[in-house]
Parts: sequence; structure tokens; C-alpha cells
Amino acid sequence: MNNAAILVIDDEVQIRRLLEITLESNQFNVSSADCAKEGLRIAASHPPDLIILDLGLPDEHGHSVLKKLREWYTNPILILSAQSDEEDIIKALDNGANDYLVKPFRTGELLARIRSALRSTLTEDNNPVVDCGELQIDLSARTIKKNNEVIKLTATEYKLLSLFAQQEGKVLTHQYLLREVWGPGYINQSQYLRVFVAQLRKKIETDPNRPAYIITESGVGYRFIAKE
Amino acid sequence: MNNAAILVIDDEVQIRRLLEITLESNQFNVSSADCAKEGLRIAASHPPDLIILDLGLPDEHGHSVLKKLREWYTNPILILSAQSDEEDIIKALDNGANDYLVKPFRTGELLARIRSALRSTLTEDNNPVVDCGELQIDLSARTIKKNNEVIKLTATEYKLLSLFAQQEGKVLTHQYLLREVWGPGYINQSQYLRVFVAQLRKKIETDPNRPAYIITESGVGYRFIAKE
DNA sequence: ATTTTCTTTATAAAATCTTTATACTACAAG
DNA sequence: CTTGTAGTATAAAGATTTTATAAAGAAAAT
Repeated sequence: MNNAAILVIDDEVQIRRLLEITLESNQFNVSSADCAKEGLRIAASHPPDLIILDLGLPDEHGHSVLKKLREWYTNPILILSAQSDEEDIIKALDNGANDYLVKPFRTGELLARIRSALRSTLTEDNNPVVDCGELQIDLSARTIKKNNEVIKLTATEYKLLSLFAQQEGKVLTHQYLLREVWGPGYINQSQYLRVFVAQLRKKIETDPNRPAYIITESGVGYRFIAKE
Repeated sequence: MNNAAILVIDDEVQIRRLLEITLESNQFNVSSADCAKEGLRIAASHPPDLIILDLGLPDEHGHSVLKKLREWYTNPILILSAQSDEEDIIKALDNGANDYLVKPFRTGELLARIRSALRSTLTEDNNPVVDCGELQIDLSARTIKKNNEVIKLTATEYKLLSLFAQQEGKVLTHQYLLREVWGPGYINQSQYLRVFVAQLRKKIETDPNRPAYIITESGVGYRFIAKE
């Protein structure tokens, strides 16, 4: 969820420092600018997930910077300002700011407001997918696809295959596989393994007679190979 | 952009009056509630575009109301509170509030913050509708349609289906579903799940004997598939 | 008071796992 | 070259577990 990129545009070096330290210690990726020109440049070249903008910049008025940003920038913009006039606040919010904090601000509240603003944009969908060419194993969705078609596996078959996939290339011994899938009391039931490996091959191999994914290591175990 | 529906949940009659007058004179469509129970009821029966929630309600704590709302309500929630403690503010924002204003507030600022909050939802047509061909699940309106006909679901059936729809494609385990729908004390009552899945299938599947939406993953759970 | 919804029970059906039987492969010894 | 042996592959029958569904009783809502 984190590691979001935040751009701080503020001319006061103390505030920049404070924000850099606070944000970085909260796993944000911080860049900063001390004037409007530099801020707009950085925003354009590396669009951040959120911008913290001070209204009192030396080279250009904050409201103007905000308008320029909003011509193309759609992620949240949080205003930080010494001004607490209602007029300023209304103007900033109506110009496209998502939030407005008056200096001096409380860092805890700032962080919470940042999280709140980021929540809407950062929809987390990072699936740990093991990709072996035509075979795709999505561990979070618990699904196997071959050539984009979902293959139905039983609970045991899935356990076995996900073990193989997570240790691609390694030889996994009979003992190890039996212990992991069936439990410590089953390490002598090699026949289980043979039955289930055969079933898996029937489902995932293109030619089950000449297995390409699950390779037999006679006398030792099996090895899973991810083709490219 | 306007005529947006706003629900005010506040026990102080003066504040409610003030808000009603202010908001209505700004072309908002206002409804109001003086306690948590009433507020939750109105929100569920006529989901507004934005909710203004007072944290200091007589019958239930505001943080709890906020959490309950966020279980299904996705539009902006703006907190109004006499509390200005940083702790309260952080808690509310992290529980899903979009903004937090301390009483007494300035009406101009409030209106600007409302406009800002509504901007994101109203512009990008943010109706969270899960569309699966003939089946349409509108999470904000809490309605299910099949071939444009509304299907009546009980509260439990709806909870279950919305969980499925929100995580389309993923295998959801028995444990997870039981915990989310019935609560942590029910994770062994797999039979509940079977009964309700059968009921859901009877209502949404074209051929309940050959389910196309809710797929059984024997020994693990169920999976919802959105056909196109 | 009546209807709706939820919980519980019972039983049939389906899916999965375990076991058995038999055939296959590779390799070494006679 | 044949034969034996250890390890492996696979199909299929039987046992077990899991699931589907109806329906009755309890609880809640209207």
C-alpha cells in the first residue's frame, strides 16, 4: 500500500526537512522543490501520487500553481499554508485542492489526511503471480490458468502445485512433499505422491506422457520447471 | 454538478437547522437524522452522495457509526466534531472519513470542502457497479439486477454476494466468508454457507444446477466469476 | 398476527481421497 | 540377450468427505 511518491513544494527549508523526515519514516517516497518553477518541473517529469503544496511561494502565487497543476494532474493535492482566511481556503479547494491544512500543522493529522487522500487513488492490486509461460499461478486468487483458461484443481492438487511453483527448479524430495502436503505422518505414502503427480500432469502438461513441467528425479523426488 | 443528496447526522437541532438552510440554499438535497440509528437507516434506504456525520451522537459513538457505514458506503463522509484532539482526527480519517472539521466551523469553508469531496465522486461517475453481463451489482445502491429486473435479496444474501462481487475471481475460503458475514464466532458453521449459497444460486443463476457465477472450490471455499 | 428471514436437521448427490491392481521403465546381474 | 528388481505411472474401484437442497422449526421484522 505504501511507497507512494509524494512531492513537497515549499520554500521554507525547515518545513521541507520536517516533511522529508516524517514522510520518509512512514515509507513514503519523497521529492521536494523550493519554488513553483522547480515544483512544476518535477511534477511533470515524475508525476507523484500526491502533492503537498505551500501557497506562499517566492516566485509565483500558490493559487496560480494549483491551477496550472490541475490542468493535467489528477492525483490528490494537499495545501499547506500560513493563511487561515476562509477566502483563501475556499479559493484553494475550489481550484482543485483536495485538502487544506493551516500552519503550524500537527504531523499526525497531516499523515492521516495524506492516507485518506491516497486511499481513493491507490487501489492495491498486487497479485503475486508465478508466471511460467503458458502456465500462470495466482497465489492470492488461488487459481491456475493455462493459456488464460482456468484449470480446476482439487485442494490437494493445488497444495502440491503451489509448492512446486514456489521452488521452481529445485528438486523436492518425496519426504518433503509428503510432509508438506499430507502431514508428518504420511512420509512413507509415496504412492499418494505418484497418484497426485499423475493427476497434475494430466491437467497441466500438454503431453502428459512427456512431462515438461513436473520432472521425475528417480529415487529422489520431483522437480518443477518453468518454461519461458 | 449540484442537486447532490447530502445526509446530515447530528443530534444538535441548531446545527441541523443551520446545515439544512445553508445546504438547501446551495442547491443540495438535504435529509437529516438526529441519532446514529436513524442515520444508518436513512443512509441504507436512500444512499446519499455525501454524509456529514457528527461524532458526538447520543446513542452510539461516531467512530463506530463511521465504521458501520464504511462497510458498504463508498461516497464521501465528512466528519463534524467538537473534538479537536489529534487522536480523534487521525482515528476518524483512518476509519474512512474523507475530511474532518472542528466545530464551530465556517459555513463557507464547509461548503468548499463539500464541493471538493463531491468533485471526485460526481465527475468520474464513480458508481461501483460490478457488471457481469446479465447480472449487475450496484454496491452503492445495494441493488442487484438480472436482465434489468431487480432481484430481492435478504440482508445476509446481499452481504455474501457483495463480498463475492468485490473480489471477483478470487477463491474465498469458508472461514473468511463465515467470519465476514456472520462474525468470528461462526467459522465452523459451514452449513450456513451452503444453505445461503444455494439460495443465492437459486436467485441469480440461470441454471442453478450448473452454476456459472458462484463456483464451488471443494474443501476450500467458493469463487465468483463475472462472465462478460 | 402474519410474513419474512434465519437456523437447524436430514438426506441425497457429487467430489475427492485412498487403496488396489497392473503395467511400464531403467538398469544390473546372470 | 534374457531375467529380475526397484522405482515409477496410471486406471479404476471402494471409502470417505464434502456439498446441495429441501423442509421444518425458531426468531425477527413488519
